[in-house]
Amino acid sequence: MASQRSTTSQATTGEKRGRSSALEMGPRKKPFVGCYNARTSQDPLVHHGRHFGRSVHAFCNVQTLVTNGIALMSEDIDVNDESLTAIERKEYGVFKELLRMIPSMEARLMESSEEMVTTIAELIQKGINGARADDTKGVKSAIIDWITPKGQSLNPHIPRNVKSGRGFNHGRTGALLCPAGLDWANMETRTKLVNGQIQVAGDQWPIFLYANYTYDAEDPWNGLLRSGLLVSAFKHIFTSPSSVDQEPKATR
DNA sequence: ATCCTACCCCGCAAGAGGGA
DNA sequence: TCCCTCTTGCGGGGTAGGAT
Repeated sequence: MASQRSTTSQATTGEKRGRSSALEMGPRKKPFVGCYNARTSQDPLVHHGRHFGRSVHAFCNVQTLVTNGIALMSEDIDVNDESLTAIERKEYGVFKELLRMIPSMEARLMESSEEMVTTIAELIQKGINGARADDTKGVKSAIIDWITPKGQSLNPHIPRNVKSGRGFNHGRTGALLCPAGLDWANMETRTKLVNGQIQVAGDQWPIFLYANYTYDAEDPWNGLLRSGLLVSAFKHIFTSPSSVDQEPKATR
């Protein structure tokens, strides 16, 4: 099939080769087509996509990932090839992981028409997007239980199915979302976060990511990504919602 | 057989972004 | 400014695995 390596004019991470990056979500082109069975069951690729999105990469553009991956593979380029940039190597590794996860995927891709490859990518993308939507929907409600101190209640009350009133608009969620290094107890800081005078950049970790919600300015890695809240979210998604605070009721 | 739970999909609405 | 496309969030509901 035709390679996107020499045809695209997008210049992002694959600028040197004229490729766009699969790890940044771009607009999709077409609606889904070619479902396995529209009424009763999904193409297994959708199911694989759900797992891929949850366990490998939640926000990639599968169409670009697959197109770039096929191009590299057909040129017999190794995933550690020094001609690739770090981001290209990472992206290629994600592609290889996709091949590893789905039985016969490599052979299927290599013998498929360009149109078929597009369909395959769309089915996987559908699974990724669907799983993410389901997970965020589930966590949105459950997280109220996780952030409510044992034996107490939130004041003011936060409805389980409403997101407005959360964020910096609520004392509890604001304290958890406050960037590490800032003091939520400081009223001036709090006011600036609420009214947007302090813009939180994407590389500023919120305090809820840290173990015991404690940030060590001397050692910013200390306790990062080890909070109980993250463990709850992980269990909610990867084992089952009921496994968060008890023995799982269902064993499916 | 029935129930509980988790998985998954569908249709709709809202919002963002791009092009005319 | 309007229109179109696309993405995301959401509510609702069907399906299936496992326990009872």
